[in-house]
Amino acid sequence: MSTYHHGDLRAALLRAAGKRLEKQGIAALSLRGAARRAGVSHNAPYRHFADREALLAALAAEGFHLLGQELDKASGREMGEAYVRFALQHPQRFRLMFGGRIALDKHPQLRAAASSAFDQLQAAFSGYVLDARTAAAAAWSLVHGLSHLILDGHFEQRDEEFVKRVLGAVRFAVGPQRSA
Amino acid sequence: MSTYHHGDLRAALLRAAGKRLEKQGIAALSLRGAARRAGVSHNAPYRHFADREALLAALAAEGFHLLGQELDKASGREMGEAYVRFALQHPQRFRLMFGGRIALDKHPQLRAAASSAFDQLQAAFSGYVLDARTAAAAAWSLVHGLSHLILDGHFEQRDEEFVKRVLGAVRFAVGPQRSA
DNA sequence: GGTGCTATGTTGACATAAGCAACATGAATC
DNA sequence: GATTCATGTTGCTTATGTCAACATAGCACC
Repeated sequence: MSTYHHGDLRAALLRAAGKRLEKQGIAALSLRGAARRAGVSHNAPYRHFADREALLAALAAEGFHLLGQELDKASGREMGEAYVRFALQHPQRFRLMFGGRIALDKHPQLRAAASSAFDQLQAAFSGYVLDARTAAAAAWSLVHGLSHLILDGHFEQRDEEFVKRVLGAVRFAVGPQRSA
Repeated sequence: MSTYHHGDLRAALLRAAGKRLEKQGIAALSLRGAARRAGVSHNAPYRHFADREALLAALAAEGFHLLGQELDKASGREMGEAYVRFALQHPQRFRLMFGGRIALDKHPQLRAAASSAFDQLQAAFSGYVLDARTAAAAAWSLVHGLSHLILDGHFEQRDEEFVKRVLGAVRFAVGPQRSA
């Protein structure tokens, strides 16, 4: 019986690492640990991931796809709420995706996955404001910053009502504006 | 001649680590490296920092104080621009401060330093909008998210003009609002 | 001025991890 | 059936965090 070749090691590693990520955080992720949990030798992962960062990048890519799906379900203002909700429900994954640990330039798939999320936001603004691109950038910044600051514990509140209130406190200019 | 006792090792370690942080990023920070650069043995830092995270926390605290000073110089909308400018000028420091690597709960000084920045933002809104706290949270989220997304390379542009345009695309509600 | 306390550094050790090189296995192809 | 290639394994080197035991020196106190 061939226990020598695992069969689907890459997926097994991602599964193991994903679980670990959620429970223990990014710092607890290691290639060797994932290998142990998958029941293979400490160097087997290198056949599937160039280095540790490649594993992290793959996990982040999963996250971007998941986020994209969540955004797809929502529309308009709800999209912003969905973004924050995703961050709060997957804090470690979110940190991995946006923690600056992974160089986007080295992992083009990641950049693509990430910018597709932005595209969805932008589409929501098109035809609604003149400069959809700018408005979308502002909207993304708002929900992204809110997510991060809540995760980092910089606000007392972190319930959905608070999120709605903060997001509701903002209006996006319908056209080019001069600074006040 | 006492070369045995360094004299001001803590400061020397912070200086060495700070330099390293700016040039090489957070991942390149190590207690042993800092010790080497300060010319002491690999375990000397433990007399001044409980563990690696404590060193990071001290560096982050420096960052919060620096940010506070920058915000002090600005006012109103310029405060937002100053926030983003700080992030772009000190990318690694900013990531360290807000990267989720340091548990705020374990380092109360950090939380204090961070919330003082928020207080400054909030003060800028008081008397100007009804719910200053909410408006300030939204403003902080906006500038924070924008900083992060620019740093992570999610926007094509990253010049000051872009920042002004994005920040200028947002209006803060003057009173309690219902979601549209 | 000697004695001991305490803060600060040092040496040595252990565990864990990344990553390289050399080798083993087995499945697919000819 | 022999070969080739992807996939795992073993073993090694280097770097780091962290603990424990020891060294040094400044300082207080008598």
